[in-house]
Amino acid sequence: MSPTPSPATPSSARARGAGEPRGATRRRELLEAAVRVIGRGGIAAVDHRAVAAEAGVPLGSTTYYFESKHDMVAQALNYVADREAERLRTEAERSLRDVGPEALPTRLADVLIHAWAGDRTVLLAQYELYLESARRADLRPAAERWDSAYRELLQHALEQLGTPDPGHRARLLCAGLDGLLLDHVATGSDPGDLRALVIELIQRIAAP
Amino acid sequence: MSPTPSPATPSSARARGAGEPRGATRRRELLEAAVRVIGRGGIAAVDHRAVAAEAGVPLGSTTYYFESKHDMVAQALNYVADREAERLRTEAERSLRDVGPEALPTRLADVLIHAWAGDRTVLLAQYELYLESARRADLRPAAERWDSAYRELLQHALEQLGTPDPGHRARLLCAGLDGLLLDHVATGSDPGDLRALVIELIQRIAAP
DNA sequence: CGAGATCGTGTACGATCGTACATGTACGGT
DNA sequence: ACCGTACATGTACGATCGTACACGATCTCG
Repeated sequence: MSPTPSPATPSSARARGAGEPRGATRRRELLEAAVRVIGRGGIAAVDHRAVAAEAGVPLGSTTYYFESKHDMVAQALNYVADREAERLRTEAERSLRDVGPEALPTRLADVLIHAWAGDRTVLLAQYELYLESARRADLRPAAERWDSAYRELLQHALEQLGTPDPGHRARLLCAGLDGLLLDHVATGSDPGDLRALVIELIQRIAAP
Repeated sequence: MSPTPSPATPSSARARGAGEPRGATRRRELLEAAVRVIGRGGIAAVDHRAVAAEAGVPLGSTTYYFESKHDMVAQALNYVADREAERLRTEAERSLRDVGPEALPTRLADVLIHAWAGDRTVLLAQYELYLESARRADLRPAAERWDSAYRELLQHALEQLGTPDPGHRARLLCAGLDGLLLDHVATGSDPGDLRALVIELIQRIAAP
């Protein structure tokens, strides 16, 4: 684009973890850009040029880091699934420890609401993952990892509440929360309403 | 393609409703083809040629009936939303009339399961609509019509069950069912399990 | 410091896509 | 029977897309 070649960004200028390969940061930036593109316009909006522009890197980088467009989308959805699952786990660990049964439903609701807060596009991207995993077998494991992070969190909470058959109840609750969140994301409903509905759902599913 | 011009299919050979415009059948065929394409490969898979091939009509037809690709997708999603809402309404009318409160939960579950049976791709297309309506304002009304068909059905059933605040409960139940269905569609879980979960959810949400 | 591996980028090309449009066909009203 | 209008389709073109690839830059290790 510019007449001067200019070595762009030397990777040494960017922070890098200990054992990480050299290109890890750039790869992450591309994956996060891809997630934003998916969230904003769906998988249909993904192409090499759009992701490159979103990440602020040249077009060639996308073909360097990803074997194909298919691979790029798959890696992006794997990435966001693992990131959110991890975030959910640590958040739950931090907030749900040593909470009595009477305060747990509202506390659990706050953990969830907090996990869902922030960028709405990430949520939309996650549902794209879910839908796409119904069609593409190579996306199924990522969807499953994300799902089981939720299930484990909910099952653990239900056990703390003394709910019978917590594994089964967790499945029911997880589906209910998914539906609530999907409705919220699609319609942009009031977050306060969402919180109240989440609390009510938890209490109804947890009831013996 | 073929050397002989051949007038293809004379529209007089196809069935046509009373007051319908001449091209209504062809338009419907294209919309149904578009829904199948969306269900099979997502909105990303939609292009004029794919839809035309799926419908078994020449490429030119797609530009005749739709102003643009955007318009084609929008009409397809509007079409499927209205078709399913209508189907749900008549099905409920037929099956839920004069059912006692003790048999209603299972009967309601069967109505839902029956509405969801058949082509899995239609379900996937509906969730694509939901997600896409979060991004495109012109799709919101269709999503809302589809949603309110469910809400009204559920509210009516909850009223029959004597549940307090049926409007609010219907919203909760609708979200829960959505989540259950989404999980089922994505993972391809056992339909028998789904039925049991639906019944249990209905009973828990309907409980006073 | 030198060599080989890895990272990074600009450009180009064939395939595909959205859409316009010229042309032909069938129908409905008079 | 005739004509205007809606229906129907084959083809073509410019734009966009996925991807290949040559080449330069930078890092790592001895």
